[in-house]
Amino acid sequence: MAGRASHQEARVPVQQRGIRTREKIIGAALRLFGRRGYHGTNSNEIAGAAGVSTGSFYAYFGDKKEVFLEALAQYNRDVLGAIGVKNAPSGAGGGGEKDFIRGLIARALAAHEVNPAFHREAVALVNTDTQVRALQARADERVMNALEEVLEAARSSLRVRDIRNAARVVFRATEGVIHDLALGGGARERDAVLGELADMLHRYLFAG
Amino acid sequence: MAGRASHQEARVPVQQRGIRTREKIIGAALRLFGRRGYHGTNSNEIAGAAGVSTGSFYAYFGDKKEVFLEALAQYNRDVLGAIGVKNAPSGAGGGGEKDFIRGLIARALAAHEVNPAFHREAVALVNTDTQVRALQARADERVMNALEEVLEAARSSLRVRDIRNAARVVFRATEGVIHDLALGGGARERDAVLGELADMLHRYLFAG
Amino acid sequence: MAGRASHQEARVPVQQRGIRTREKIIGAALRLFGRRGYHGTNSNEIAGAAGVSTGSFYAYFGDKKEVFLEALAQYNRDVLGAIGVKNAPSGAGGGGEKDFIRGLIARALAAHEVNPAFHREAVALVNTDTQVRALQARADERVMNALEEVLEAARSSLRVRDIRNAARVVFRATEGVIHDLALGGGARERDAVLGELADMLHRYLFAG
Amino acid sequence: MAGRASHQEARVPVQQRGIRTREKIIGAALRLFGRRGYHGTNSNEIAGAAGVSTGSFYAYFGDKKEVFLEALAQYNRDVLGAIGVKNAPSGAGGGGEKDFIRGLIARALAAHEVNPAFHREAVALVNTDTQVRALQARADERVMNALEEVLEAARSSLRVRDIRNAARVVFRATEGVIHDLALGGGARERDAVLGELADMLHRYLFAG
DNA sequence: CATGAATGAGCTTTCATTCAT
DNA sequence: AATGAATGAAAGCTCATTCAT
Repeated sequence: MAGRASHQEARVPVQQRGIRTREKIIGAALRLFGRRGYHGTNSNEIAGAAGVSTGSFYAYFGDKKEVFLEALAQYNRDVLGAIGVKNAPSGAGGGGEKDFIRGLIARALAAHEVNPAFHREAVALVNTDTQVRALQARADERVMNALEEVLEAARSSLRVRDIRNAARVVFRATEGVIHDLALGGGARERDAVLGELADMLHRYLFAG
Repeated sequence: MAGRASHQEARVPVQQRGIRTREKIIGAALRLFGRRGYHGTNSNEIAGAAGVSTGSFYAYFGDKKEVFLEALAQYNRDVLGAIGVKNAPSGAGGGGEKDFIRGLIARALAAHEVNPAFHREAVALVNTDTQVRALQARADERVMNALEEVLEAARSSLRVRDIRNAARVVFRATEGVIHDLALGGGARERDAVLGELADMLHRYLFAG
Repeated sequence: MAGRASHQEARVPVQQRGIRTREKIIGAALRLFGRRGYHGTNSNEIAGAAGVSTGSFYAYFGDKKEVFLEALAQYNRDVLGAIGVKNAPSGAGGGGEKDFIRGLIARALAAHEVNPAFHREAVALVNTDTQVRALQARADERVMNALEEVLEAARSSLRVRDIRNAARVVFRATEGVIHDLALGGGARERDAVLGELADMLHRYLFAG
Repeated sequence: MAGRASHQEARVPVQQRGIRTREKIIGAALRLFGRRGYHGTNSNEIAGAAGVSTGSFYAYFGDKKEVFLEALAQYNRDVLGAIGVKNAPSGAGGGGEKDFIRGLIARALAAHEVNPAFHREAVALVNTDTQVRALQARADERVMNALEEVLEAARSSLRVRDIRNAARVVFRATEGVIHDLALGGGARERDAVLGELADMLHRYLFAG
């Protein structure tokens, strides 16, 4: 009867030990999915890397996808932390437009440095799996909301009117450009490209 | 991920029949990879859908990835065809700036309509597999070159100077925005978003 | 993606080789299920005993139950053969009542000697699994129909009127007694018990 | 079939609490084994359904089979209770032969109504497992002894001489017929079949 | 003591690939 | 040249049982 649909519910740890085990598994998953990719990693490896048994893995997670979703959630939390809502781009007071844009881009770059390998895997699965897509959509939403607020605060100095969709376009365009830079091996033109991106965003957002 | 690892030399068909068989396999792969994804499709299914035996499949292609790469190449050819180099955005003579941008975006949208399902799969593997990445990089390069030429032709009316990188940024930004629209389920704001994108590109490219 | 519901249809062999493989698997299953029981036998063992690979096993049978059902069908065919419809209990002409009963019981005993170990396993699963129950019901039906015909032929010398249900009662009662003898280890009283059974059936069936 | 193989000494509870815990476990086992079968039920489920921890489960029972054997013992006690030795078939005084047979059959039917699902499971394991077979043999022995006594008491009106084996044959034949009725789905002919069974037993037992 | 976390052998099943016919 | 049968390593997942807390 092994290998069939399970009667087993995911264990919800009540003891400290269990909580730590769960976290160890997620941590190992985060590392391995980045290193070897989702399809190149199997649950036994994750369990092994987490220092727990296969059984424990399946006690906490129904399958590989479930850990991936948890790992992705964790990753997105890490990214949000790295972006830091506190040090948001300052409102464009006193010629700070350039700084504003610079801050925007710096944040996007920072997000890509948290765990580039895992990020690529996440992008891949977003294109492939509905659950992953839904989860990521919610995380992206949070980032776009933050961006929207920042833009809203700077509204007076902006030329764009539809702040919500402006935030969306800025986010996706920036992501598109920067993700490509992150993928492209050598990218010697990196700084030039980022300069053009900054220029584009600046012209778009500010009345200049 | 089961099975052996060695390879046989893939047959290069010269007769009409062989060529058609190859095409049938690629066609089936294109369909199935889109429908079920690369990892959800197995070579027997492809062979079956193409109406050939497993043996023939491996006579024409060394392994599963090889078919994917061929299918991707085919897909990119289809996309190039759909974009149509002929009807490139006309040089921005006589208030044609708006049309120029509109043409740009229309082309990007058209590209996404060729085979959205396969496109998603391709994006996923680009993030995951080096060979796929390399192949796609070359295809993207061609598109960016075309875009560069177009921009070059319109140079006099443009404010951007670094045409090469401008092409890159325009391409990636557009791709980022439009791919998101294509993925996002409801997207009622689609037209508003496209409007913002057009605005952004316009402000960036043209001296206002 | 291993361990999930399959896309694969059961292979229907067209070549001689495939047909023989399928038969080898069923044969091995018949042996092993008898020797080690259904739950004590796993598909790899069956494949191994049949001299084929795991993959072949699953090419021909979706799972263990499927082979069991085939093996059971085969077993029932063997039993029918052993019982032999030809040498049915002769109509009770000329004091042949005793012979008639003797023949009945001999047949039941013969059925139990075909493959006692597998028979036990089959009885177990009949009580446990709906599909097995259904299959066995059909096989039992055939035996009861044969018995009914025999009784019908001897009708004039019988006292029972409801031949159909008489056949059923005779079949189940005989089965109940004989299966117990087959299970019970020593059973020194075997002949005495069979004598009582014969007496019971005789008194029941014949006007005496 | 996973897991280790050694054993701990099962605790023998003397306190009220421990005894009740044991009973709760047996009760849960009785329910679950009936509902999902022995192989479809796992010890954690039993523990859970009994409201105790896995640890406690194994404190009270050495392994899964041990609980089954206890549950089977309990079941047989319940059956004996349902049959009721007190209201045994009355001696066949004054045309009571029919009543005698009727009582016999009623008792067998009652036995089958105690817990049909568990009964099936028990029959299955009797055919499969030596320990279960031995335990059940003893329980059957008790029933047959009771039947023997009853027959002995009615000896004068009986035609059978070998009371011991007559009891056995009556028991097994009745069991065979009635278990089939219990298994067979629709069984509209139920009453007719029971009528034939009654007829058979009557003719066998009584000088007619 | 009771709890529930952990273990890991063992089974099922898939599928890329090879090979006999 | 084609067919389709065969292979078997590699996952996936379960569950009886033990052990830490």
